[in-house]
Amino acid sequence: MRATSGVKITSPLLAAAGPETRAALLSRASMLAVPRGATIIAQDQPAERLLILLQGSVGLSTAEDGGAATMVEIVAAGDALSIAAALLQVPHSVSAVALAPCRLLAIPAEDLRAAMAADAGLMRAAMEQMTRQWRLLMEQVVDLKTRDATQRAARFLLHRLPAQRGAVEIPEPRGAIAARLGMTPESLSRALHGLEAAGLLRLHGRRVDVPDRAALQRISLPRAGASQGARRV
Amino acid sequence: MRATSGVKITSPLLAAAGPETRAALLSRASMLAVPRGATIIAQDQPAERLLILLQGSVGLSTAEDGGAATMVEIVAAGDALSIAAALLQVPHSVSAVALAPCRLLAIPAEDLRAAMAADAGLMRAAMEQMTRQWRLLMEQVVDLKTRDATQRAARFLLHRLPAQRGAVEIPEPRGAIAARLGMTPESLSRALHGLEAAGLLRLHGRRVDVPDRAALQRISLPRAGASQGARRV
DNA sequence: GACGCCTGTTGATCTGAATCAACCCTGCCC
DNA sequence: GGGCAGGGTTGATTCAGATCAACAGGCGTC
Repeated sequence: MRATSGVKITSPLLAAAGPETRAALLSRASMLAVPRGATIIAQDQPAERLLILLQGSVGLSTAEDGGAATMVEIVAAGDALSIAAALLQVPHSVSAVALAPCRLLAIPAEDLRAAMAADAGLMRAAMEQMTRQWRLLMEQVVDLKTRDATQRAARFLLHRLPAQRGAVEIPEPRGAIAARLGMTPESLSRALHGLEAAGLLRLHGRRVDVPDRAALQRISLPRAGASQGARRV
Repeated sequence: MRATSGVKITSPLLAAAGPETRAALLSRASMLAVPRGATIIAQDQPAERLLILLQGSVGLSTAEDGGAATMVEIVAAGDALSIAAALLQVPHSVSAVALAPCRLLAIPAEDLRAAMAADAGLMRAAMEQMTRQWRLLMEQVVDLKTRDATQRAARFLLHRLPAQRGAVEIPEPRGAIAARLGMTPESLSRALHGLEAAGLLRLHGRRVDVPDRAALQRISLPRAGASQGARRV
């Protein structure tokens, strides 16, 4: 399936819908392209449409009353940005900003809700998507509690690495990645260059070569005697 | 509504169901009581029933392949323990252990799925519950990234504090709380006693008195110039 | 094509929290 | 009632990573 702009639409969510449901959704959907740095979703705004990221990279952050904001997650192409808010008709609980030029598909929230009521597969896919995002967050919490900066950086790259070996393109600015990983840009830089010095990867600007995926994986395992939270209850 | 054992059943999930749905679910549900330390859910086991925590406290932890385990969340009475797994018929992605003596309601997963298909209110409540747990995790990620040990401890207490002021009973062992907060028991102890020394709370074993909730809240705000993740992208 | 800003890197220093270790207290079991 | 074990506290030391600061390279702009 292709949309007007010629970008392939690959989304687990839409793939799960029946053909006619999908067609109905797409017929009323619109495509949008945003440059790096653009705000895609503003926190606390009503969710009028579901956004599916087709291309690019988006950072999710939350600002609390206190004024603290952090990059909570970086979502990759294929994921939906606001399922929960669109489904439940509640305001967005996060802001989303483009960390790279993005293409998104926008589906009116009411269309989505109607389609979901009619199509059980779509409903299930939506719940799977929500569950997946929950699990990612859980993984991040574990990372923050049990792994040091270098291990977190290594794991981030591993997550991005497409096949068993090779190179990754990292389009996001380092500062955004550092924030996602819970460290300063300085620390990320040191971690990355430390891994390079250890021969585990090669840095070429925003491209990273990983000669031996298994070796990197070994590094990213939490130290055996890890303390935090690993202690007996 | 009351169950056989005389424990009041208060759960947003069941409250959202229609009367007849609720009656049907309860008729086939069973009650179980477990002592502190008992394992309630084992990771990777199939989810045959939905567990609703009526009383007590349960710690959720994940063990990865690497062998790292951490307390990811502590769930309070009223919450469901395994909605996603029960709905999607997938194995539990977390383990759950009782941090205090617990009473739980167990509803066969297939009953739940049937009820949900028939009762839109219940379905919505399930999604709200999942969203809520997602948001809690997001909050925890922000905490870990932007707040120091003392602030996290203060916030934990604030979350537990029922009304505007007063005292909280903390039934969980300190080690479990420390793990949930991403610090060692030693650090938690120091944080708590530091707050006590500052006159913000009074420690009496597992009871904590908070004379001035607002003051504690002020402490728990992230420092203005917080760095991690707060930098410009 | 040169300038200037922004992103990323590197170095020096400082600090919050982990680690290691001893000790105390409380509840339990015999 | 006494001893024992485990959870909790306190102290001394160490270390990872934040902070502060300076600088380099790249890219868009004029």
